Amino acid sequence: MTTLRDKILDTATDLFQTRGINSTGVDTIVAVAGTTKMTLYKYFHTKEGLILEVLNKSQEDFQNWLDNKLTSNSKAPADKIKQLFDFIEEWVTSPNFLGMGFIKASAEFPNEENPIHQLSSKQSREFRQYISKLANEAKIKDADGLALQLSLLFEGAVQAEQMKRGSGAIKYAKKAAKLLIDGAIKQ
Amino acid sequence: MTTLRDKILDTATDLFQTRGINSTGVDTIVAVAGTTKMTLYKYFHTKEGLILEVLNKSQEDFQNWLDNKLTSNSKAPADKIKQLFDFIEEWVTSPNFLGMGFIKASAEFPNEENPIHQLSSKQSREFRQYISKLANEAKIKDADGLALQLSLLFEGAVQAEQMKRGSGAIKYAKKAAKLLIDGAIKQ
DNA sequence: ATTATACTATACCGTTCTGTATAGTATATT
DNA sequence: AATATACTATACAGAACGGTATAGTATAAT
Repeated sequence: MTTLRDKILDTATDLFQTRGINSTGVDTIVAVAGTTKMTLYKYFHTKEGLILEVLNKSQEDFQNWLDNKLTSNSKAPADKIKQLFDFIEEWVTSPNFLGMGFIKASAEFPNEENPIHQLSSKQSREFRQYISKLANEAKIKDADGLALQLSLLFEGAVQAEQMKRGSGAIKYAKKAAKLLIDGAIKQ
Repeated sequence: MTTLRDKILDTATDLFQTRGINSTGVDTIVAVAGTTKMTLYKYFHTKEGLILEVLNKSQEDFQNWLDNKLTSNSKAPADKIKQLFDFIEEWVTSPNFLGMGFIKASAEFPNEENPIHQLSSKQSREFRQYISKLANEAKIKDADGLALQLSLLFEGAVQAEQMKRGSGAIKYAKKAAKLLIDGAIKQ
């Protein structure tokens, strides 16, 4: 059973991704979610609070999905980082893919003082650290350096896919990632 | 002598980058530019028209700057593509850097039917084609493939820098680019 | 002297925005 | 029967939004 709170959260997530955050009013959110503003403001005290929760849940869902994929498919630590972009490709090419929350949010709120921008920045950093952990476990020397490069390829590919669905950019990101990973392992 | 039209264009460019496009009202633009709405609407018939002109001019300026740098510093075609990320680094780390227009615009207008999104997408494609031309002149076999990979690194690095100024991501993008270029030349 | 051009100043229109106030209903618990 | 919980319905406040209408000024060209 999904609570009304979850329904609002899911609706907002979808509308923010498809129409933009600033372009989506709370009136639209409650209309699509089939509830009223009173209920929305009971659970989320401000629109900013709702945005922050949407971002947190989206990132949590993505990270959990990816981590489950990696831990259930790979045995050796070195395999995990090699398979990383296979699952990223699966995610990006899925029909459900609507983009990466923190990438869009940081563009809509460019001021570094803004709480939404700060959360986006933090999520980007945490994802990079997650890749770094994978690289470390695979005994790669410059794990942080490789993780940064892979995250650039990742964010670039997501950006490309947000601009034009079915761009095929992820295929080339994968190739580049393989080259970078192989290069880092040999060192 | 700068006309009032240019003043409005420059002001809008700056405000869009620092505060976001949807978050910047026309009242703010004219107040900062030191003029009135009547004048703004004389030159730009709608806010959307102004946004499109801002994007076009920003991209033109960037492309011209980069092309001048490349043609005045490099003799051989193969040197051009190798120096590409040196100048991108110079651009990204400059104190004037406020981000890439089309990256932010595509995030604020995620709908692919939207004229602003379409222009952003076109500019991204044209920049990739520019890199592809450089790769072709350098006699690289899979010029399009390399260009796509380099553009992913570029957009990823710009994204990283937009999220956190002074991230240093461009240094690692440069290293990765070098590896990809060397790999593509050997083939 | 007249006319065109460029611009200012200000008030306004209709809409949409976030957020709240007020009143009422339906359901389950005690 | 009384009470708490969850929710709906609607109306509104106050500000900001994009865009326009009206009236007036300053300058230069004819």
